[in-house]
Amino acid sequence: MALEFYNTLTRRREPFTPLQPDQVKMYCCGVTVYDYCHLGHARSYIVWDTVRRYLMWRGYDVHYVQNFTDIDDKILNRAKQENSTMAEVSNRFIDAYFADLRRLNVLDAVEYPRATEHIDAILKLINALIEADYAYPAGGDVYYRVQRFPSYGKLSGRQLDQMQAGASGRVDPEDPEGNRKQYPFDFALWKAAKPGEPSWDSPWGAGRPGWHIECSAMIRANLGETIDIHTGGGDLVFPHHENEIAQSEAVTHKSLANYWLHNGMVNVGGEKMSKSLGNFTTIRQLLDAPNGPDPMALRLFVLQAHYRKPIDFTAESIASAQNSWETLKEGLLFGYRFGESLGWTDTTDSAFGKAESMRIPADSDFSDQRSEAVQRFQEAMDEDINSPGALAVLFELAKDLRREGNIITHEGKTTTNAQALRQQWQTLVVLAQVLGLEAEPEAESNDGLSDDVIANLIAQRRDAKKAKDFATADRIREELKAQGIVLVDKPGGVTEWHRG
RNA sequence: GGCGGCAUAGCCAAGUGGUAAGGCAGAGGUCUGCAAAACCUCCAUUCCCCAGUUCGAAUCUGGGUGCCGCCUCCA
Repeated sequence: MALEFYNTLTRRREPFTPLQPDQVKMYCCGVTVYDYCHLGHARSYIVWDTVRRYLMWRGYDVHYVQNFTDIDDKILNRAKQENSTMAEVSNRFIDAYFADLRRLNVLDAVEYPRATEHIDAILKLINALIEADYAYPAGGDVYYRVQRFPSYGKLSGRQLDQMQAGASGRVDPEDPEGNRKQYPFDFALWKAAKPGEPSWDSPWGAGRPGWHIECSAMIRANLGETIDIHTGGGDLVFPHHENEIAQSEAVTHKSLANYWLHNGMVNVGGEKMSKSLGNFTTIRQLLDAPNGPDPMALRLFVLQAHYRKPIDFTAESIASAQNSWETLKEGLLFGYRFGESLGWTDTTDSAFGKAESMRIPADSDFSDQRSEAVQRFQEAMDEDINSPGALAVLFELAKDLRREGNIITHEGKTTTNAQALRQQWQTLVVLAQVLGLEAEPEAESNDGLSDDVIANLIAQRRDAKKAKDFATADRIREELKAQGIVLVDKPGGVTEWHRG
């Protein structure tokens, strides 16, 4: 079986072959840190984290790099508004980025290069572009000459003569930048500093880098001239990634990235969630709202759609994802709740339930029954990360385990083989972790009602039932339920209970 | 005007030639004082429309319709 990715560059699905057999160089375009991350960002980073995790499970050593854009007009504006500094604003939102994305179980990148820390590399690259005549200084700025780069437009599939300058409606005709450009689609590599703005010295005067150049410079510095996978939101294809290619390849004469992967947008009411439309919900707003979803439910919401398709964010879809997560979680917690009663001997080991301790290698021989699920999972993920298909496998495992757990809860035992259940549970835990879905076993809470109190209340309820005082009986059930105690009436007037 | 994408049940969503995965929601049954929980069962003759290719099409071709993204803020 071969892993395939849909490559924006070729507009085809292609088998994945890294530059070096066991290693993957992966770069993900990160955020401009002037505000909290919204659900669009969440989707993007969850998706690329999942690709990374899958590659790791497939046996690759993944060198995953993601940048922070910490120089930008928006950061400057925010700093001005708050009477603060650019560095203070960007550091604050970088901290927020980590806080939010770690909640979603997004793994930390190997490196997080920042534009402000790579000014030398940026200046060097701009110099090389000027020397090769791909760029020209103009009034303190430096612009890239797009017409000089023959394959400009190859990623986004457009041709310069067919593009409509200003079609996005965002270009300010009064902006003097337009007059300094030799051609409307030339873009800034270096911007002259306005008075009072943070700036760096350069051969063209004090200024700061343009948006696109940092990625070219930092990829080269951190990963080399050619990388395996470059990812980002679909809205970055043009101009950002197109410009990265133009900047890098003009100098290196080598392909910047072999595989370009782009994720679909998060929509609200059919429209893209974005800062400019003001229709965004931040990650923390959603998760911290009263009755907000579990972070894992948000992750599930994202992974239940294929990464390239748009997804609509609605209260209903989040609620549905939350319920789905409850189902999956019950399967994931099966071993913690029932392992002991099934006679598993290692439930108190520190490694118990940790996916690392029960690795199932990809490309197993798929001979035993457990491997059928692994195989289907891998087949789905191999096809351009078909996470919805992979989740179907997890749900089948989880629902099965949930049923077994309920049988144990209600009957006290199950007829299913304990080792078979063990394998099924392991499979679920391991595969779920490949998708970044993990459930923490609840800590034994001592602050609830004691067993004695519960037994006493159950006895009271039994007496009330005998006296046909059902109002009292139901009130006791409700009170216990409010404490997280669920009562199960058995034939013969026996009442059992369990937490949760 | 250009480039690209999408359209599958009440909702979400897989499925690129062989007879519709999965999730959410829902229905019936068993059980029950009623309920809850649990367990069992059911839930698209059909994939936006029309025409064509084929033994066979949700999947391929042509033509429509609708929606979305990008065309120098953007994940």
